Amino acid sequence: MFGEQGGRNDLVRRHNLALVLRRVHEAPATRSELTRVSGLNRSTIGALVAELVDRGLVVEDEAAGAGQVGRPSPLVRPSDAPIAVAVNPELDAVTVATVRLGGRVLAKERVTFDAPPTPEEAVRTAVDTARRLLAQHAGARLVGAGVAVPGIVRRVDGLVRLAPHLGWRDVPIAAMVGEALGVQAGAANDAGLGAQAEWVFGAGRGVDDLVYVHGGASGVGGGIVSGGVLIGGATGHAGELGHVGIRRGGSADTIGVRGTLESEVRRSALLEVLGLEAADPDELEAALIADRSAPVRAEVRRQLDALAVALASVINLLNPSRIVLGGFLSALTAATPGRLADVVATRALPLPDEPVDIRRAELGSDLLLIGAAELPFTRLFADPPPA
Amino acid sequence: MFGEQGGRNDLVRRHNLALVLRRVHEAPATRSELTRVSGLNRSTIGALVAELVDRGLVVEDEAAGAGQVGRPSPLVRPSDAPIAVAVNPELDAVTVATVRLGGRVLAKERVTFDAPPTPEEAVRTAVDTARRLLAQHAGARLVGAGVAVPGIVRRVDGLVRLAPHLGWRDVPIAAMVGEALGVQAGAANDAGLGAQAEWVFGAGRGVDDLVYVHGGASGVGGGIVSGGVLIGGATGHAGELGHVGIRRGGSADTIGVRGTLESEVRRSALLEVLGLEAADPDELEAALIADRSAPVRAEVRRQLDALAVALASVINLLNPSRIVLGGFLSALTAATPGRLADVVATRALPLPDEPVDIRRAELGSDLLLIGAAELPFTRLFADPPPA
DNA sequence: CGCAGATTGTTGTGACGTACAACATAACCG
DNA sequence: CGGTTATGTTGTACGTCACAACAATCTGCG
Repeated sequence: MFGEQGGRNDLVRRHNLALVLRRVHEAPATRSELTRVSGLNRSTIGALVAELVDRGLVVEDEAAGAGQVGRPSPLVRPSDAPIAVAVNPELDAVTVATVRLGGRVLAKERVTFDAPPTPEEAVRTAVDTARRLLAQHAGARLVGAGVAVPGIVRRVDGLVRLAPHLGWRDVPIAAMVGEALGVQAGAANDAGLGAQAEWVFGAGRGVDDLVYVHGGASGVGGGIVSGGVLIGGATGHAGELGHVGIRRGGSADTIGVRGTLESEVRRSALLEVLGLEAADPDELEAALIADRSAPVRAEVRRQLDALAVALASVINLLNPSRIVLGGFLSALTAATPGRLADVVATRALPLPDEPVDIRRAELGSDLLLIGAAELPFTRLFADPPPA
Repeated sequence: MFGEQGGRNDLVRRHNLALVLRRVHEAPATRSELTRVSGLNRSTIGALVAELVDRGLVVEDEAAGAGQVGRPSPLVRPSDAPIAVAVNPELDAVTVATVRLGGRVLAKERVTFDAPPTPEEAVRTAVDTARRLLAQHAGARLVGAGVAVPGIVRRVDGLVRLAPHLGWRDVPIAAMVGEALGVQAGAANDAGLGAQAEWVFGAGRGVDDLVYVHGGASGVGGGIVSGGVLIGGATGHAGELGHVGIRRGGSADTIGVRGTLESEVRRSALLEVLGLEAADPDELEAALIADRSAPVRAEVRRQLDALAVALASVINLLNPSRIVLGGFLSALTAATPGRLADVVATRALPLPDEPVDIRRAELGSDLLLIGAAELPFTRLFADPPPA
């Protein structure tokens, strides 16, 4: 419970504060609900909430009791004051947002680039934009920053090992952003953060064993939650679903390996058969549903079958109770409902009950920003500051 | 740290007792070592150890101080009294053992069967043998039982969902063994327990992110440790590495799926090209090294390449720092050293440093029994009994 | 409209577990 | 053989939570 460390009494307090704060972050709750889920005494919950109010992290609304017998229990909501800065550098833009507890995106700004942004450009854009966005809100208290990077990131210190599409290699992006903003910052793989966002606020709510798969323009990635914990791996690179092998031969993926999920399931191939140059997620989905020509349907089936093989491997390996598909993979399943689940079923272990629940992602374009904000928020929970 | 539960003060005590007991179980340690690794105060460690001694779970040896300056610290070792019963039903036999804390197998007996044992036969054999083995040791205190089953087992209640080779389906083996022996019992997949054993006592010592792959006569299985926790999955079926997909087509594996690791990497195929009827692990390895004919080398290479594809998928998905190969997979790598790592390297994400460390299992034929004993021992740590 | 019942917040007391400091013990070292 | 160092031991202090008694506020009923 304290890892390898021995537990001290004050750590219990820290843990319980974090427990309450995280629960309120996931969704507002009454004090009586907090009492029930935590198993703690009413008086203890009262003291914990009072301390969190003192620290400016949560607020209590008097309004609650809807038709309940008994004394009404105040609703505990996250405070509006603590704000995290979320940054998402991409091939052609840097998106910056301010995010409140509860995953509420307050303001968002996308700065476009002609060439991929350098680390320095990304940091400058992040800091300039963040300062402007923060200035709009008087009571705001900056608690940290998080960066969602399309590449391989070491989670412990937020070092970008390799981001092929940005041309970054061994860039300490978290340290750079943190120093420039004067707060602690974290960084992680974008798909992993998407997984975390969908887990906490989206299609993976309340599930302890979840796999999220994201189909982006530059490849396929994902994140794994097992036993209620986001799987990081030895150096924080876990979740690279795009490089799961599914066949011999075939074309090469972004790292030059043949026959992986990412080499077979590609957004560009869908656009090509559809005869489209570019398309946002909704347009792509509409086009896939509208165009029922043989080449399009064949390509969709080919990609769905490839996805199914990879998912079956993941299911047999990790036994998740739910799989969430985001990005263009969501549109892919919409075109031919049921097929994916059917093919997965033929390749997964035949477990009588509880078939894996495959769902589409619920969070839209804010996904990565919400996920990036979870980095500083998680740190906040682990060590709630005095004031 | 207490999961979703709020932490009470007495849970801190339970946690610290478990921490010390588990540490001593993994390897004997002096009190000063326990103080260092736990971060607890000397006086607290003293009290914890004294309580564990009272409960008959550990003993203190006066002997210690080897050339150290200062007052010598007593060595804390697991007591010999607590004993777990380990059971491993197989196709043609039921193996039963008594195991002490520290993973020390005390006595082992293998009862052979002509036909696969029924659940009732397995339980009867387990109980009869266990009682006889226990009677040999006066001071023994039976603390629980664990069953390693070659099949899909739900860990929470030890229900065998499906064990194709035994012909078992939905058999509550843990409850049956527990009731017959009059103690709490657990059950889990054999390969998963092998993973746990290698993690705690074998080639995976001290590593927090580990994948164990076991090649048995009936197929390929495994277990995953991530972040210092054995991954169970939603219903405890995680770790079925044998059913990871590696190619299209090919032959079918034990559950009828084509192109999986288990369908390509088979012990029987090795025996066939070697012209052997049967072979124990050492004989198989010797034969593979001795026979350098073209058909044998081709088959070895074919299987190694298939294994490499599956391992690369697992590496990209889970980012382990070490992979441990057990069963005939260990012999397979011995025949052509280096090749497996080379092929894996071409398919895994190109991370500059820290290449995955692929090792052979260290625990021999006691592997599954040591793993099975971990089930009751883990329960013992979570809730140390009064006396 | 008022009262009974139910549920929850509030407050004060007690129990439990660890940290800390002072002292005791036992090795090594010159 | 005394000084140094590291560790075990003991008694006190502090922090956290559970518990019980009481207060507050809702629903439901006549």
